[in-house]
Amino acid sequence: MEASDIYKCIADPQRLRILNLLEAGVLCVCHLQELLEVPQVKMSKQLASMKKLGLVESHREGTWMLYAMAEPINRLVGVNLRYLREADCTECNQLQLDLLRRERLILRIRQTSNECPESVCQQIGCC
Amino acid sequence: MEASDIYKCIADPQRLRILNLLEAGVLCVCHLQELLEVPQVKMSKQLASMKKLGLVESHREGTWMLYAMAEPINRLVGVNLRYLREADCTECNQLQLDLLRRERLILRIRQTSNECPESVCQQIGCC
DNA sequence: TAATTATATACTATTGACAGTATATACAAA
DNA sequence: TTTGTATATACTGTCAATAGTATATAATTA
Repeated sequence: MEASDIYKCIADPQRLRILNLLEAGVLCVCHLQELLEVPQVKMSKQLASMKKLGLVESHREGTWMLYAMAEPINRLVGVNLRYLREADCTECNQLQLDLLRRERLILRIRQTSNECPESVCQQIGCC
Repeated sequence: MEASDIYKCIADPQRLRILNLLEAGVLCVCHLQELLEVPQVKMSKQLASMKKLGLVESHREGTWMLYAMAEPINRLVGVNLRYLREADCTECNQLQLDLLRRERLILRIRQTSNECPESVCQQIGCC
């Protein structure tokens, strides 16, 4: 996996946001959709491309697909996420905002029964 | 200038190599061409695109165009160059190699009279 | 078994980046 | 003023990435 492949990947703001969110913890496709407000098909394709690159992993829980950062996390991705989270630009602020929205989402899931199966909840950390 | 513009730029290995070289010091177009072994038109277009982005600057010395990193150097570019120069991948090794080739080029210019005008030499650091 | 939910894939059209060729410009030297 | 050198731009064709629509698959529930 070359550096240029990584850069092509994170050159798409939406893919960068996905990596930023997954670095904070596991999420299922539908919650990623909700957080980023993108159509299902687009999210699915972007996740597939990053899985192909080896940046993320997925596993099924019932009808749900949980996505997580592939371990060990790609160092170049890590370096850039760390930098961008601290930096000040439109995209950088969005990354910080996304992490806050993720917190709120998890709180909501915790309060809403049957929003996701229990095994999923454990991994997401909502229960 | 958004992060995604920077990533799109450095997602091209050749543009990354150019930035890597310019970060080490001023170079003229023809020497960049020689170091990277690319046709003139390609080099010229890539430099133009990076100038448009605000990453590099140029000024004319006679028939020569000297390119340099725009000051202050873009921080995201800096972070990535610093990381890649230390890392171990095909592209990273190339960056290190390029810097060595640059040293040798400058030595050669120093020994060859009239390879470039004196004012250029001063900036490149070859005399 | 049929219906529903969550997700993935196939297909198509469009767009943007890039390479290559040709030509233009800017300056220097004769 | 012509010639040469260094560099930039215009133009064109090609290819890869993307979005959107439709459909398929996989698991769950009724």
